[in-house]
Amino acid sequence: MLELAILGLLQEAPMHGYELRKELATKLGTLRAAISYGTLYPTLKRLKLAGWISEAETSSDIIPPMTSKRGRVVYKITAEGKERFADLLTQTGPETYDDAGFGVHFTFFSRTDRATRLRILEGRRRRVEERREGLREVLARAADRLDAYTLELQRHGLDACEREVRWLEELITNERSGRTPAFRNRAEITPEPPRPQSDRP
Amino acid sequence: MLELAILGLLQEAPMHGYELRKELATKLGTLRAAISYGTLYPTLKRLKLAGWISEAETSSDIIPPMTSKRGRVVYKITAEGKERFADLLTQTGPETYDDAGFGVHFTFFSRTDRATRLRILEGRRRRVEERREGLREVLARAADRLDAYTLELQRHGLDACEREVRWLEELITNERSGRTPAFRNRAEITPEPPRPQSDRP
DNA sequence: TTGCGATGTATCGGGCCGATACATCGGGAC
DNA sequence: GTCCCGATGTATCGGCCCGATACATCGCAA
Repeated sequence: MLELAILGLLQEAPMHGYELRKELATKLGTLRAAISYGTLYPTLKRLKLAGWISEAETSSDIIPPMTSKRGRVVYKITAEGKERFADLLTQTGPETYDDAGFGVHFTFFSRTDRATRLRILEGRRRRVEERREGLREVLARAADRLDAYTLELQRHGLDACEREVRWLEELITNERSGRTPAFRNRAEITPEPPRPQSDRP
Repeated sequence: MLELAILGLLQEAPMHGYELRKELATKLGTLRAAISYGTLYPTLKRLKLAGWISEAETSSDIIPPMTSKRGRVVYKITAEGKERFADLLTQTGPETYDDAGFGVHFTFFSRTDRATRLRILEGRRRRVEERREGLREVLARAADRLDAYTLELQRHGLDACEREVRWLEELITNERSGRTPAFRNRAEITPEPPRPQSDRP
């Protein structure tokens, strides 16, 4: 999943590790506080080895913000990397539907086609519904075996599931009717015009 | 965290791996679907090596449900294990406040004292509030940099944070006033009488 | 009788995390 | 002036946990 995230961010602009981590934190802020360096740097190495990314010239090229040339390593995505990104974004496996996988895919929804978006949204809905049913089962069947705290936790979990399913339903409906997800009218958000789809470059 | 969970369950009754996994799934259903065997069995081995648990006699001893004596390995908690459990339950570190850690601690709240419960609830609240503030920051500052889907994801995440904080506030209030958490009147749940506290046997 | 699903234990490779180490830079304290 | 701290930056290591896989038995149904 981190692979998909890195490829996605590098498609927007070349970056070095530290930057990547900060971008990851704001764009995928819903998922985790920040990615660990102990994951990030080995992954970058792996992606470079696989040929999906490569080091950009460290001269005074793309990134202005920092003044001097310390040991920064700026990465950019390769042509094969773009292909890989498109594949990862479109392919769906079981991991696509758990929290992390779904979050990353959702973040890059504007770079995919409507069919893929619907498939992923519906898969996620199925996943959350299963979890919800499991919790209902427990609350119905095993309620007398469990203490008050455990029950309260299960109820809170059930609540969250129901809420997410409703959210997903809304998104699915909107997706089917061809609308962009800026459907809640909130004052603080100026709705963006729908982006042109780039279907696998 | 799995260590705490296993110790907690074995304190209720001796069990073998397969059972442990099922119990884990129902009691901690909020956290994950089920624990993986690839984690469970090595952990059992580790706990046994550490002396927190030991193998129970495989004769026809404690567990009646299954009829015959296949290669089942039944574990029970040791005296040192009980001590270890109480320590783990009371000690709080940063991991105590992320999803998994908080969930496991919460599940065993009825086996701890009110002061510890309050400390953990407040720590978790602080954690979720931080996350919430982070999301608000992003939505306020970087909204124009992000596309509609990413924004929607962040809003959904923010929503979940706000909801959890409210839930925690409620729990904290109840805890302070000495009530048990069965405070929501829901028809399907018969409120249990508060359990007697066993403070570190 | 054949085979399938539940029960049951166990290992292996890999992803991700937290802790740690090391190094440079800018700015505020003194 | 200089000294130290916090932000920037790259990198490794041990450890937890997961999914895939292997292997074996039992009860039941086609």
